[in-house]
Formats: sequence, structure tokens, C-alpha cells
Amino acid sequence: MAVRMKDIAQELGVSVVTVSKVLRNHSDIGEETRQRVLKLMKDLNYQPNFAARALVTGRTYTVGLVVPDLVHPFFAEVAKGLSSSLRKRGYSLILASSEEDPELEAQEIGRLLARRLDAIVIASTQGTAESFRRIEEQKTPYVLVDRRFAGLRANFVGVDDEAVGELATEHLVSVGCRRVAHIRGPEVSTALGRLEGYRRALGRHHLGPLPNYVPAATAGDEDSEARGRAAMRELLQLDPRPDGVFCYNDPTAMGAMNTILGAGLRIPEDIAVIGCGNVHYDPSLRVPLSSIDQQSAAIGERAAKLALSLIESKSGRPRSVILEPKLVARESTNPARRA
Amino acid sequence: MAVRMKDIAQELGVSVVTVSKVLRNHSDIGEETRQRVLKLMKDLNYQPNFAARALVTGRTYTVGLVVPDLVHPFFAEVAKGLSSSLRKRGYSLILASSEEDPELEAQEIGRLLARRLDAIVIASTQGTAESFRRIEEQKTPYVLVDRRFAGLRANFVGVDDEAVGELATEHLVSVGCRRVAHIRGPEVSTALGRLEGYRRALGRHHLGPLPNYVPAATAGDEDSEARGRAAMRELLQLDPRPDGVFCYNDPTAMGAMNTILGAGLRIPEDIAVIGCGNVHYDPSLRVPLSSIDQQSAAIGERAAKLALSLIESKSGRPRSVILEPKLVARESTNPARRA
DNA sequence: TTGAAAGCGGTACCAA
DNA sequence: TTGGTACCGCTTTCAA
Repeated sequence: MAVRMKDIAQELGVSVVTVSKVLRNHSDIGEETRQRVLKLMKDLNYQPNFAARALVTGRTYTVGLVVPDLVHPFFAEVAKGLSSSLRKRGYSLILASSEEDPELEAQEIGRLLARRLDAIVIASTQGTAESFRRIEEQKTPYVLVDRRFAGLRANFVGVDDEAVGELATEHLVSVGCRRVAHIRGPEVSTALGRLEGYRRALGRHHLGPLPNYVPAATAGDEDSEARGRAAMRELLQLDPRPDGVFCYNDPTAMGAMNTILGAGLRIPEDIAVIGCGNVHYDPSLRVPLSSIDQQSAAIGERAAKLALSLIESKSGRPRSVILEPKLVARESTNPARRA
Repeated sequence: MAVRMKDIAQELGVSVVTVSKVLRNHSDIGEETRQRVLKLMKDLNYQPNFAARALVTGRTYTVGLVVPDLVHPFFAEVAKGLSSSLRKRGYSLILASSEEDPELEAQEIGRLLARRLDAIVIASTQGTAESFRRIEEQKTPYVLVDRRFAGLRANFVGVDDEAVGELATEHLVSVGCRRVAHIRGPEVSTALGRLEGYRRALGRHHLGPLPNYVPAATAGDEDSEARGRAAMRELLQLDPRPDGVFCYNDPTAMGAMNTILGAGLRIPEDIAVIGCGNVHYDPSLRVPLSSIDQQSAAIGERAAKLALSLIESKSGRPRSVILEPKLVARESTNPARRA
């Protein structure tokens, strides 16, 4: 059906080897032969067979990406950045979604491993580092993004989460908040880092710790927005009530905002709110949301770069690329409307 | 490195063929042999080599998806639905983004074709049906989602766009709007269908057509939100000013809403707004946005189903799966606040 | 500069 | 029920 090297070789009266060499522009081919082969390849629209090539070279020119949830804008942006960087280098991206389920994630990783991808990028929803041991056994290079694991010396690309927490908390304090609450995320490195940053910033200003100002994380991974609503309801019971809230991420902040407004309170006059992620619809929310930019696209690009370098040279110890978060202030923390 | 059939065969003193047959549970294998082989496969954690298998069977167990923009929630949801349906059937998903660029889209399709995927799903940003001819030449089954093409008899999964336009417009009329404008999308089937539905509904109520109530589409594919802002500014110049706006999609509606509110007008009191897409953050927007649900997840699932059926039996004429849109009313068209 | 032969890891066919 | 052999399309090695 499809055009093969053999067809080109026969047509031209040369050998398959010659054609193959032209394709990968080997030096030892006569200029005239090379031109004839190239021309016929064009004319016949020859496409090399990836499977055949992969079988002999062991390289698939494919990178896998496992994310907890594609619809979450953060992961969508990472995927976009990754895909566009890989494309430029001739690689394709296989996408797998773990749907926030560690079991499923392990399965998907197994499947990608079976496909002998050249590298795998993972935003893990895993509790332990177990499944990564399996990847290491297979010697497939992998890069963790966003979330990392204690005791696992792996390649990593992400933002400095403690800096996120500090930046957000500092900002709330700087616009006049004195009772800053935090709606934390689940037991993963990102959430823990942001919590730590929050505590540190609060301590620096002698404004904490405050009892009950960090509602406990829920076990079941309910969706972030629902989580934000529920946690905010708890916070509104407190006396004195918080006058600022730093939310684990933007969906959580959306939930918290809806609860605050639903209770008849004003943002930022009564309670200032800041999230994390700086998703593109933040400016259009009921109150335009201040947020910490996580550099999601950059994370994707850097992850691609790192993955490619691992593919080229399987050497060296694990590297970490830590990006600096950036504050993006909007109405939800506008100091002019506070005071 | 990795365990091969040969290793298993040697270890057990059987032939490679026997092992292969066990793997695909062929009937003609002795029960005892089968068990021994299976056990060793487990113990050695044998993973078949996809490339080798693909080379001989011609099947890659991989489906491609080409979208204009992964970050757009609609496409993210389609991708999610598609990926989860495919996974259940043992297929993987290769993702390519065209970044709204027809040229890039054609390139990406070419690349997927070169990889000999079993099927390709495309949300096209193409102006013409040209690149699909190429796919047809290669006999790779493909499914169009969301957008379709005049004169191209292809498999398609999407929503009934004229129904979208009618539903949205009818709703605006039903909440009391009498001067209904439409911010249209680019020259693609979805936008044209919605426009047609809008006109038809308006005609039915003898409320249109209204001169200048449908600002011309822009050529350059600026981002939807900017487009919404710009078009809305035009509409606000009109006298009489519209009292309802149906926007091509939700990002456009976000832009339009921001312009309306920025001009000191109220939604829905002065102008009611409805979008299309029913993206998950609609309820949290500055004014919770009424929208037409496009069934994005269902589109992904149905596309997967259709693609798989095409793979199984390459026969039959193209099929179209047309889903019915659903109205989701929120504050931006709340009749109680109009009147 | 060119090409013959071997082999990558499987599957299909047919004979034993 | 089992396995020998050929072959999928390409790359690698080495000799011509």
C-alpha cells in the first residue's frame, strides 16, 4: 500500500541501503544518486515507517505525558507547552489522563512503558514514589512536573512552592490583611510547600499561626471548587473572621469567592482573596482574582527540554528546574478598596 | 534489555510461536503449556513490543487527535472524553495542537499519517477540505469533530449548530429581549450554523433581521475574548442599543460581558447575554453566564466510539453523529431581573 | 561510493 | 497441539 524504500530503490535501480542513507543524509552517497533519490521520495510522497524504524533503533520519537486532569487549565497549559516544544524537535506526544486516580495513573504509566516511549513526563497524583521505581527499572527517562516526592531523586520541573505561599501571603499582608487564612490542598508537595510558605510569611510578620485558620484537608479528592466552598464556609464561622484568604489554587479560590459573596460579604472590602495558577479566566471572574502565576507554559517547555536532553544522553544525576512564581494582583486584593 | 518472547520460549523449551499464541490466547495451545507460559510472563513482567507488533500487523493501537487549542476548555473536554474511551479499549492517544494555524494543522496531520495511526480525530481550523483528501488517499479512517466541511462526506461528531443558534436566541426572546444581537465567530461551520439558527429564530418572532446587529467577523483569528470585547463595543454604539446578545462561544461572551460592565451597564437588566460551550467556570463569572451546552465530553466519547468502529470495519459510508444542545440558564439572562 | 546479509521482535501460514 | 519458515520495513555492519 504505502510507498516503501524498496519501491524507491527498485524504481531507481539502486539498493535499499542507498535509499536509507540518503534519507538520513549519510555522507557517503554520490551527489547525483542523492538527488535522484530525494526527487523520487518527493514525487512518491514517501513516509518512513516509524514502527520499522523504532524496531531497529529502539527509539520511538514519542514522549508520554500523564496528567491528573486535562480540563484543569494548568495541566492543559503544560501539555500545550510540552507539545509545541516537542513538535519542533520531531517528537510526538502521547497523552494519558489519570483522572486523579493513583491506581489508574500506575496503569497508564505501565502502558506507556510498554510502548517503549523515549521519555515520560508525569504530573503525579500518586501518594508514594513506588511507581517511579518501576520506570527506573525500565530505564526510561522521566521528568516529574509540578509535584515532587520526598526521597525520590528524580528530574523535576516546577515552581518554587514555598515561594508561592510566601508571595501570596506577603501580598495579602501588604494590602492590609491581619488575619490571613489558608485553604490548603491535598497531601502533595505543591500544597505542602505553599502551606509552609504561608506559615513562614505569617511568622515573619508575627501574624500567626492562627488556630483553625487552615481548615484540614479532605481525604477524598473532591473537586477543587467544592473544596473551596466548603472550607470557606468553615472559615466564615470563625470569630474573629479572616480578612484575607490564600487559596491553594484558582478553582479553590473560585469556590471560596462564591461562598463569600453568597454570604453577603464583599471582596476585597471584607475579605481579600488570592489564588494560584493565574488561569486565563481569572480577570473575568465575579471579582477579578489576584493570583500567583505558576508559569505553566514555561513548565511544559522546560520539561520538554529536559526530557529531550535525557534522551540524547542518558547520563548524569537528576536535575531540578525550579521556576520563580510571579504575583498578579487584581481586584480581589485591591488595596484601594480596603482600609 | 527488555524481556522478549524468545527469552520466554528458551527458558521454557518451547518455540516463540507457542508463546505468541498464548499471548493472544489462540485456542490451539495445551492447557499446561499455556499456564507455564503465562506464569513466566508474569514473573518476568513481559511487555510485548508495540513496534514489532505494529510492523507486522499494520496496527498501532494509537489514535491521533488534532485540536486548535488545548487550553480552550471545549477541546480539553473533548480530549478527555476521547482519551478515557480509548483507554478502555486498549488504545492510546497522540495529541497534536494546530495552534489555530491551518498550515500547522496540515503539517501535524501529515506527521500523524506518517506514524500510521489507526485513526485520526480532527477538530479542524482549516478553511478548505484539502488536507482531508490526503488522509483519504492514505486510507486512514478519520473523524471530524465540532467543525465540518461543505462538500466533504466525512465521518462527523458534533452538536446541531443551527439548534444552538435557535435555542440561544429563543431563550433571549423568552426572557423579554426584543433587540437581539449576535457576535458571530469565524467562517467555519459551527459559527455559520449558529448564525443561521439565530436568524431563523429571530425571523420566526418577526424580530429581525436588524441592520448592524451582527458585527462582521474578523479575518485574523484574534483570540475569542478580545473579539468579544471589540464586537461588543461596536454594538454599544448602535441606536437603539441591543437588549440581548447571543455570543458565538463562552470566551467571546466573557469579553462581551466585560465590555458591557465596563460601560456601566447592567447584565441582564440592560443587556442579557448568552454564550455557548457551558464551560465549567461559567457559574463563577462576573455575572454567572447562561450558555448552550455543547456536550463536549459526549462528543469525545462518541468520536472514540466512531473511530473504533471504523478501525474494526473499514467499510460503509460516512456517518454523522449529531448531538442535541441544551440550554443552561443562569443570571446573565435571569428574567426576574429584567422586565 | 555502493550493496549484500543479518537482524530488530513479533505474527501468519502451513506442515509435522 | 506445536513449531519451522518467511516476512513486516528499516538500519547496521562490513565487504566489494
